[in-house]
Amino acid sequence: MTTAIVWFRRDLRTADNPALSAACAEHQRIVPVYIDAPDEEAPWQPGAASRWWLHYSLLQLSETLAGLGAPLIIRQGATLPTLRAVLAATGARAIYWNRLYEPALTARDTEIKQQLRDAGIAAHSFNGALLAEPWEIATGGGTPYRVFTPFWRNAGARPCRALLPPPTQIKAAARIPDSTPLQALALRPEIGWDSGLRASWTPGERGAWAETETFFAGNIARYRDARDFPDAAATSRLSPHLHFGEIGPMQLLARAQRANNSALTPGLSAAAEAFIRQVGWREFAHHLLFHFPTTPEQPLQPQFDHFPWRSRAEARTDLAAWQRGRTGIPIVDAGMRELWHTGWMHNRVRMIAASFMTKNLLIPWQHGARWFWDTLVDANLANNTLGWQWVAGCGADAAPYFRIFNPILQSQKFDADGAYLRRWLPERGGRSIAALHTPSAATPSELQQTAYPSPIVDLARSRERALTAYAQIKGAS
DNA sequence: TGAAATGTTGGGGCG
DNA sequence: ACGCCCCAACATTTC
Repeated sequence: MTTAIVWFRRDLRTADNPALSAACAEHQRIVPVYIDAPDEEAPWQPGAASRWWLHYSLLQLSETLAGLGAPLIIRQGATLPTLRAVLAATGARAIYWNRLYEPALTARDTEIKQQLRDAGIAAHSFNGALLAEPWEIATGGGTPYRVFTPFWRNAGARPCRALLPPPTQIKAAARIPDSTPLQALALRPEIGWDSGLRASWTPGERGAWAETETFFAGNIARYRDARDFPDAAATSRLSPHLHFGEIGPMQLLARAQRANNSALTPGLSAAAEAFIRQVGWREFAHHLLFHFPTTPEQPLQPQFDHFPWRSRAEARTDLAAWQRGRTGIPIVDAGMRELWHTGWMHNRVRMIAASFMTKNLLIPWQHGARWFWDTLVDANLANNTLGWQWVAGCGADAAPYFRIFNPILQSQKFDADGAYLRRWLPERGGRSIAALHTPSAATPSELQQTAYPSPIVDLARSRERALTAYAQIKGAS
């Protein structure tokens, strides 16, 4: 009887989990392990919202695995010695995991695999997170794609592999090693700011499928037309589930193809394609992060190294106002409050808020990326990096530098009836629709700390300032 | 997955 | 009838 470790990381599911399936196929006894080692992810340790999600996702995974027969072993501390200790305690000689693609983690995992193999341990890694491995997709010239459309023509056309069913039972190790209580990881906040998160989300594999089926039963039909409207609730809400691997892109692709074949849902084909195309952007983001590992900190386009951002000291109070949803620009503040309250922001509003921060406030995009990293339940290094570099205009396939959103026009266009603004800025609820969209000077009675602020920047003049700044680096390299 | 400035067109009022 | 002006409405250009 042989025993193997399955090292869970961000593949917190039992269905279509290649590492788990392979380990179960090749060994009789399984030791599922999760190791909390946030320092090894530096400088991108999971943020507060992300750790909140992780707590509940691990809770459910451990319940599921216990039900199948093998309890999840939770440990804290440096990964390699911890794995060695679990190997020694269980007599396991093999370990299985699904790959991660962040620079710090690929480096760590490569080192761990080498060390374990040198010690005679069979270490196997799998693709559980992407439709295609980043090194499998290249242009005709052999270089990584930098533009989405040709990338997706290539990566999106690959055949779908068969899904792997979840194990029906798992035999635990003869000697079950010690496990740290989940509470000891202190993933949840000490003070109870997480009520909004709890009201908004159900982490875990079951929650992921509930959200998926809700989406495919309803919103996907109007996804293409309605997903841009923040009050329409027409998005899939799957991003955090995807980040933690509670569901994988291959499963979503298969689910979309099944929906396509259903005669009960006319017109779904184009809708399903629009949705899977967004999964494609997630693929593209991971592809770019793998091939350009400095991009979480550095702009992909080198001329942006010399971009005249405002200094930290100059921007300090503006950054704080942006973070707290007190810029005086209604749609921006609504979005930032949605983020703070629910750990999530509608994608259209992410673009508006990010454009405002980088272009109207002229604050380096890295500060926005860091704030999103700490507050989003779907914080994902690849997606976050792509999104911020796209908005700032310094990334791959980025918005051109001169594309500066007018947050008032965006608000009028995408929240015409003001429902999203009313929901997140209740103190402005009494105004007419026109007044709702438009920033205004605070009235004398509004000058208290709690009232809605006057705009912290003039939109027209800051737009000109941004164009001047971008002109400085135009053509430079 | 923009916005603003500038250019063009065509209908209608009017002398 | 005709030219002229005004100005939406739309199209193109520029950032």
